[in-house]
Amino acid sequence: MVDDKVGKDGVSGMSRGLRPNGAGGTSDLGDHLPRKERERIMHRDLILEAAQDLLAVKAYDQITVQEIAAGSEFSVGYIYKIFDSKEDIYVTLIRKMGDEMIGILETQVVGEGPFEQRLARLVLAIYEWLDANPAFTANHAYEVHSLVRTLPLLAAAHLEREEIMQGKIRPFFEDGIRAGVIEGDVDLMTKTLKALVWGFVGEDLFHGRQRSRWVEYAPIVVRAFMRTFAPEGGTK
Amino acid sequence: MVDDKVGKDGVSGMSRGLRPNGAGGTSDLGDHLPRKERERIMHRDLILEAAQDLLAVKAYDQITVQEIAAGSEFSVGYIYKIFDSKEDIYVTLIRKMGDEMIGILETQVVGEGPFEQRLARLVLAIYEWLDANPAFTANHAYEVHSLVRTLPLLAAAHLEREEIMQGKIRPFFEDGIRAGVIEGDVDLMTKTLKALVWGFVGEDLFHGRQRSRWVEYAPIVVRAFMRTFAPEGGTK
Amino acid sequence: MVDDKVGKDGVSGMSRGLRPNGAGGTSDLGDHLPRKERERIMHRDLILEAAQDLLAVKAYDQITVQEIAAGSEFSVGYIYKIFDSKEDIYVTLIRKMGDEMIGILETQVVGEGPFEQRLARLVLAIYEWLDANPAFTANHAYEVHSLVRTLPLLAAAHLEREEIMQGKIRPFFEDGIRAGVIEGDVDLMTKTLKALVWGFVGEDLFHGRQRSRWVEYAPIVVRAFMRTFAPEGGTK
Amino acid sequence: MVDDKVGKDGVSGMSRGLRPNGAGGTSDLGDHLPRKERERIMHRDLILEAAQDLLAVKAYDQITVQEIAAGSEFSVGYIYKIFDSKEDIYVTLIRKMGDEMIGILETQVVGEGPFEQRLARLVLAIYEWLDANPAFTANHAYEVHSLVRTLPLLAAAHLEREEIMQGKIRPFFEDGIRAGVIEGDVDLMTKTLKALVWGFVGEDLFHGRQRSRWVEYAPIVVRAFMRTFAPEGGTK
DNA sequence: AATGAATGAGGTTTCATTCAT
DNA sequence: CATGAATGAAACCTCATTCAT
Repeated sequence: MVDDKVGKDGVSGMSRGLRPNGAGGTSDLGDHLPRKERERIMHRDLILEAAQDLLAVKAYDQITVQEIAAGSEFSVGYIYKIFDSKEDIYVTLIRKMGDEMIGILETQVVGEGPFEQRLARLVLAIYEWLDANPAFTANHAYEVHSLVRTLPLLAAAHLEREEIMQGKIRPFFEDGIRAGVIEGDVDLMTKTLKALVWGFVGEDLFHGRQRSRWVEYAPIVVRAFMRTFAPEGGTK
Repeated sequence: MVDDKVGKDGVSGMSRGLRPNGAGGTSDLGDHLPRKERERIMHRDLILEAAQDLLAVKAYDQITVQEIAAGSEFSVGYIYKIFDSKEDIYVTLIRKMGDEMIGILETQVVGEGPFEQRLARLVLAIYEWLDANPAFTANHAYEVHSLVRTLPLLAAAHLEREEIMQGKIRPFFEDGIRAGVIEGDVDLMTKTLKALVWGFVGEDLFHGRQRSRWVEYAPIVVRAFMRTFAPEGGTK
Repeated sequence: MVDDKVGKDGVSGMSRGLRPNGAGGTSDLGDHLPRKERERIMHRDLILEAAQDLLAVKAYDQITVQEIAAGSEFSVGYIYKIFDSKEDIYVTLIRKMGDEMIGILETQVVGEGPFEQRLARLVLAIYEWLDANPAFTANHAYEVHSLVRTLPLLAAAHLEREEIMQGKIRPFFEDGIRAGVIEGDVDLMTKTLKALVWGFVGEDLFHGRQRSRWVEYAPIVVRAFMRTFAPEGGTK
Repeated sequence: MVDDKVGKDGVSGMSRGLRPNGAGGTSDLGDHLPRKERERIMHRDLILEAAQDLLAVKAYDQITVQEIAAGSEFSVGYIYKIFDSKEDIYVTLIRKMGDEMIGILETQVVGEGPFEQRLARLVLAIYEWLDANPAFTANHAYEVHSLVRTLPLLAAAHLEREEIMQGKIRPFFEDGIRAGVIEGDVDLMTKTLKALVWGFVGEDLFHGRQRSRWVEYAPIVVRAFMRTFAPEGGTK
């Protein structure tokens, strides 16, 4: 039904790639930088990775910069050479992950085929990426929204990405409406989709069972969405 | 359509009442305690309230006991006479709010009438209560789940209440299945309902616009739920 | 050899009596006080007793007034009605015990018989009293001297009693010199006797074996003292 | 009479040397450590020294880490980088001083010559060392034994050293017995010697007169000891 | 470039003391 | 007379950040 290959290789791969060689993320657009610069970016990514691994386990405020230093095998001083502050590390991480997610939207939303199929592809791609980045997902599902209230830089970065994503998804829903397979307010659709996608993530995280892959929720999300916004006297 | 009175008076009122006179919460069962005891409970509630107001604005780790003291107009020392630790304050708060929410479930779920109507009543009651307790809602929507990983007492208290709630809602869904208006896995239904209810809360919190009341999302949640689990060859 | 009865009943009994009825100590000279006054003294002694029991187990600074209150079954407030401060409790205790010890000296030192016999009686009486008051002994052996440096009231009270004791024992040693059974500097004799008596107490306290009664060290102390100060060409 | 040089240069010098250049203590075995490491040890010793100076003046519980920081001219945070806790500072100090004292025993006890001469040398060396470390002596004479009851790490460290010292001194006394110049129970001898040595220290500390050097008590201690344990029908 | 020693403000918690009842 | 709720200064300890090497 859905072209898995595209989702996996085209998108999730970016993050999986992050671990071994740090080539992933937003940083690898325009590759031919001076070696020094490339190394710096590699180091930055290793630090982000260490931070992310810690965020999978404890809250932002409970993580110390010394722990991030230990995890990344760099010194505290070097971390402060690359990042302005602890908040900056976190913001950079959120920004990076947000960009990856935007990448997914861009790739999936422009696809061909009937609306429901495209939606299914999109949801699947998102869940695959979330599954591939459990550390980030675990934290993001909850804590970003809490921290946003006191970390202004984080708030700005997060809001910016949220708006980009809404901008991408809006025309997609309008396609669906034009095709007559869904109807209703586009804003509400966005909210509903987000609520569904993250709602399932949260649930499973909390109960911490030997994590069933979130991908399994993809069909139910698609179904719930399609039915909720199905036209009243639906042709279906 | 929905019986507002029941929701408001029977349940939500408890918390709203807390603010002015401290008579609310789980503590007002059995009123004729010695005066000292009653005062202590009043003070406890005032402290909890101060904590809650702060949680509406910042994360748990960014709140200091000094601030709670200032907010409640008690001294730091007195707070430690009443609570064992900062964590204890938070746990008590979560426990108290959890109990209120369980109260809503108990009241709403046993009602009369067709399943969809009862569901509508339940969702409405929940949103009304959340609307009445924005400070708690703002925090709970996100941070509890994050903190649960490092505060063991919180984890225990939260899990306990989650399980009670699931125990209450399960027979309710089974009623709906028996009546033939929904079909599917009961666990999945629980997850889906939670995802929807909290999903909308989170969204609006984050964008912090002059808060549209969450109650407005009640119909869309009910609709999404009913359609998602509508029987395949539904009579509807 | 030594008249045990005198030592026990005449002196140690004061402290042992303290426990059940609080009639002991320095306070019972002049008995026919108004009832209120007598009660107050009884209460004071109960508080001192609680303090002493705690001092047997932890250092002065590690004991809280609330613990003393709990131990004596009075309220914190009442303790502050009777004593000016935590230091005052301690000072009063030291004063009381010091007075009891002075009482022993007074009683023993004036006795009849050859010098060595009187010394033996004295040492035995002291050890019996220490044995009867292990809580005080345990603490006094070490901590008083440490606290004296920062608690000026304590320093004054302690020094005062030390001087009284030296005043009592001096003529006793002079008797011995006059009788020709010891020779040397009286000050040095005082120091040596004190060093011996308390030295053994300290040792056994620290090693905390199922406390052999200190009384057992009496003969060795007497022997050490007599031999140390025996006249060079001794007739003995 | 007694070989001062050995005592002074071989042992006491270590501590006296500590003050000016930090080269003293247990730390200077094996000098060619990396510079960072050497600095750390120097700093550690400076902190210990500051702690010791404070202990000469007030009780352990009345000393704050801030004061130690001020005294050593390091920050509080740095102190906690080097020591685990306030207790750890104290324990390290006791351990260090205990090791120095053991060093004295080792050096003195193995000497040549008749028993009484060796004893005199030992006592003199100890008093010289105590005289050279008045801050430590002032505290150790009393407070260690009190704190041992509530600081478990201290108790362990102290007991360990006490046992080592007993192990060293025992064969020394056995030598004396074999030579026929003393007789009696070796345990009692150990206790008596300790009581005498520390008894004089305590006395003088308390009265705080313009400190007569403790060394002056060495002859009287030796004399008291020898006479106390002299064989009954002594050849002497 | 990279380190990690060093800082000190600030957090949680304790406890001697007061005072209204 | 007696209580114990209430206070707040101060203790121990942590950690984001800096800077000399």
